[in-house]
Amino acid sequence: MVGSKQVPSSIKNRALVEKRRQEMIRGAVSLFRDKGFHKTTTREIAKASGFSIGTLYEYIRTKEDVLFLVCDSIYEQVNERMKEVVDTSVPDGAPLEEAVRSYFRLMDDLQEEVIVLYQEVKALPKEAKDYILEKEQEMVAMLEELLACSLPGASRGKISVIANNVFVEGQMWGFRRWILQRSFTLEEYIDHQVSLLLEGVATYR
Amino acid sequence: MVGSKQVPSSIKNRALVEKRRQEMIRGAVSLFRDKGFHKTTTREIAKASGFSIGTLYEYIRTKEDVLFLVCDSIYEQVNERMKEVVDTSVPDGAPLEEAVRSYFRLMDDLQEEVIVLYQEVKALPKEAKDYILEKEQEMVAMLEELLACSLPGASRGKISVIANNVFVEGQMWGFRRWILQRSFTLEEYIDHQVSLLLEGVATYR
Amino acid sequence: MVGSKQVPSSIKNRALVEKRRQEMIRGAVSLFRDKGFHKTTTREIAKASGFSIGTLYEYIRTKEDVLFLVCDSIYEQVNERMKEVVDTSVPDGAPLEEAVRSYFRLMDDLQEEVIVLYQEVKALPKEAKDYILEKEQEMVAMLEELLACSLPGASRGKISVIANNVFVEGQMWGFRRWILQRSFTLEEYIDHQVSLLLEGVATYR
Amino acid sequence: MVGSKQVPSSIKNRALVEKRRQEMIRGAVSLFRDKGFHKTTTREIAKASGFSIGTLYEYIRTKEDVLFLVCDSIYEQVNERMKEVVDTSVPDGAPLEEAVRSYFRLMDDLQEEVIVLYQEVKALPKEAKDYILEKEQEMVAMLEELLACSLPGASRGKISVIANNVFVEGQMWGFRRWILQRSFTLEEYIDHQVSLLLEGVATYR
DNA sequence: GATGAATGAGCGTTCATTCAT
DNA sequence: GATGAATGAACGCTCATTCAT
Repeated sequence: MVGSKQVPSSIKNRALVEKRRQEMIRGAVSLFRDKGFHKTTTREIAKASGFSIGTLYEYIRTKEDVLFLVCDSIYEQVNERMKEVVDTSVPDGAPLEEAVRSYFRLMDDLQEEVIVLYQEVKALPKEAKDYILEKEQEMVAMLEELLACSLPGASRGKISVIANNVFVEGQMWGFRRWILQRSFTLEEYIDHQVSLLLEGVATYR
Repeated sequence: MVGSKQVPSSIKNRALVEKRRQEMIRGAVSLFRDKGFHKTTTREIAKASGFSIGTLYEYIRTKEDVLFLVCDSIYEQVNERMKEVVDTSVPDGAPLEEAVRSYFRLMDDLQEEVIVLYQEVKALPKEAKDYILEKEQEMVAMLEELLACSLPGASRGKISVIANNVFVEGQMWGFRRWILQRSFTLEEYIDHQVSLLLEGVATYR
Repeated sequence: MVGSKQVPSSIKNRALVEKRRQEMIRGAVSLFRDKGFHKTTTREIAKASGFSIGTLYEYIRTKEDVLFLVCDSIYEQVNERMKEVVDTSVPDGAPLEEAVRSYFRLMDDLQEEVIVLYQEVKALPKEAKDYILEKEQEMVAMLEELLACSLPGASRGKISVIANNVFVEGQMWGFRRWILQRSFTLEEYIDHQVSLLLEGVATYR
Repeated sequence: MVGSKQVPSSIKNRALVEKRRQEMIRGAVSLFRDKGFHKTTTREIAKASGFSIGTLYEYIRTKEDVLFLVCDSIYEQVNERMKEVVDTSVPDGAPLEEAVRSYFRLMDDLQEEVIVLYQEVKALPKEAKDYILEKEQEMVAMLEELLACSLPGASRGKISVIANNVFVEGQMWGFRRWILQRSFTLEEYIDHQVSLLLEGVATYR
């Protein structure tokens, strides 16, 4: 149930709230990606969601609530799918490499959403922002756990930097798509990143 | 002369235009970093710049012009200082490592500006955005050139990915400061990144 | 049957209409006194009345109907109780003084309602307002009748002014309570008003 | 300078602020009297004041500020003119009667304003309301002072009740005009009230 | 060249009312 | 008879921009 704790609705039927919010999120994501949060009007969100402005406000309190719902939902998706990736990797002792490849493919899949997250989280009110950043930290923590298993010799600090690098390189495929996706297919990009992660530039010196 | 081509002014005295725009940029950068472009009003920009709203509009046409001027000026600074870094590295055959370290320190130094760039470029109108992204490409190209010299064995594709990685890792120190700068000093961060760049995780497996 | 003539309901069962409207009035009076008619929403009225917004609208046509019902009911109460006062005074030839004292006590008792009346009647649509003001006139007329009996020497004009004075002084105990009720008990206030009514300031000159 | 302390304006020119606010007050008073504060829109206020909605908001912060300005200005007028009345009465030892007559005439003169005051003060936000009620108290205090001089034999309590009576009877001429002004000329009304004040109903028993 | 008062399109939000279930 | 989700007109307010002085 997306954001039900943080964003109260005046509609009583919980299932309906869930349904309408999904519609709202779907509508809002494209708008936010295309025009950004600030240039998107609430009327546009309502229209894209398939209901009237009045109805929109039965399910949220403020425009920022829509942004929160969108961000929350994206992280929920990303976290869930990352959990699958990590869970099939860690116990199997499956190699680091495969997990990282899965993560990059996931970021490709959720590209649109990740871009929104990247560009608009900062527009959230303080408290909501903290909540979302906490969720982001969970994701980085998952990567750290994965790395810690595969790289027993690495310090916590090193692990942390690597996790942040991988995290951002995954997102980079989306937010720098205008340059990266012009030059590489997804698999080429992943091959490059994995080789750099494993060996650095040592091979080319 | 900042943005003089792209942003006409109704004032004839070029030196004055330059001076006023510098004041405007200085004022706007902090505002944009703190509240974002959209939540900053033109009156606030005028006030922070030390002149009236009427005067502000003698030196720009639209609010977006201010953003453009700010972004342009930041890239100008970054490019100029990167040029120094690269120029003292490439001809000397100075090692890759030192150049990269210099770049990271530069990103630390211009943190505030880089964050603005990162968060607000997307708010620029299409044409202006393209112009700015072009300048960004110049920067990445400088990194590529540097890397190409030091890593003669690497393919153009690999070079490009590495350049983008380094470019973003430098900015990451700023835009993920709430996590990175809590855990590392700048030099620790740089040490980690340089070691990962050179050797990857090979050492820890 | 409150306002049944003026305010049609879509519900057939008259007893039920009566019951629901009583609930509605009880709920609305406090709301109107605390926040005023305009700042009270129909949803709040429905909630305070113990039924849903849909049900509320089965018993009224517009929000103003609620105000009318409230005002009508208050006058009904006031008139009824004033009738008792007057009826026990006039035939008995009971002294003016006692009747006036009873009236003041009544105004104290119905304070909350009188305040609402005082502040919100003007928000009624023209026709409803006229209807209510007519009822108010009945009350003043009762006072006039009472006064006429006790003051045979007074002209109609004088009687009318006195009636209006007494009428408003009674309400004043409620609508200027923040000053009067801080300085006087009800009985002190009544004593003062009665002595002034009977002798004016003649005694103190 | 009306309400300059309580209601900030973004316009710097103080004289202009004063001028525009006078225009605004003049426009708003009729509107408020005719339709009430809540049914008057800010656009109507702007139009009645002779400027645009944007300009209106250069001189106030919220719609309630207009109401405050209106109430404040009315009390200012009333207080000032009452001061004249009292000042020419008290030192001269001029008789109570004449002062009261002057007060009634003043209330007739400022009828429109007094009605607004009477009906809309309650819509003011708490703090502003307290401020205005304080000013009202000053007025009542003036009446008390006047009465105390003329009625040395009366207790403080009695004086206070008389002052409140006279105060409200003066306003009553306005807010019950639909009945009183149909039956009496102003001077008739005053004659009745003065005689009642001085002698009560003693004469008619 | 500088100023700041004026403008009004457009935004986020509310809430009385309706009507399908 | 009762419910509550849906509607959209209308509100208060903001702010980029203009232009007379």
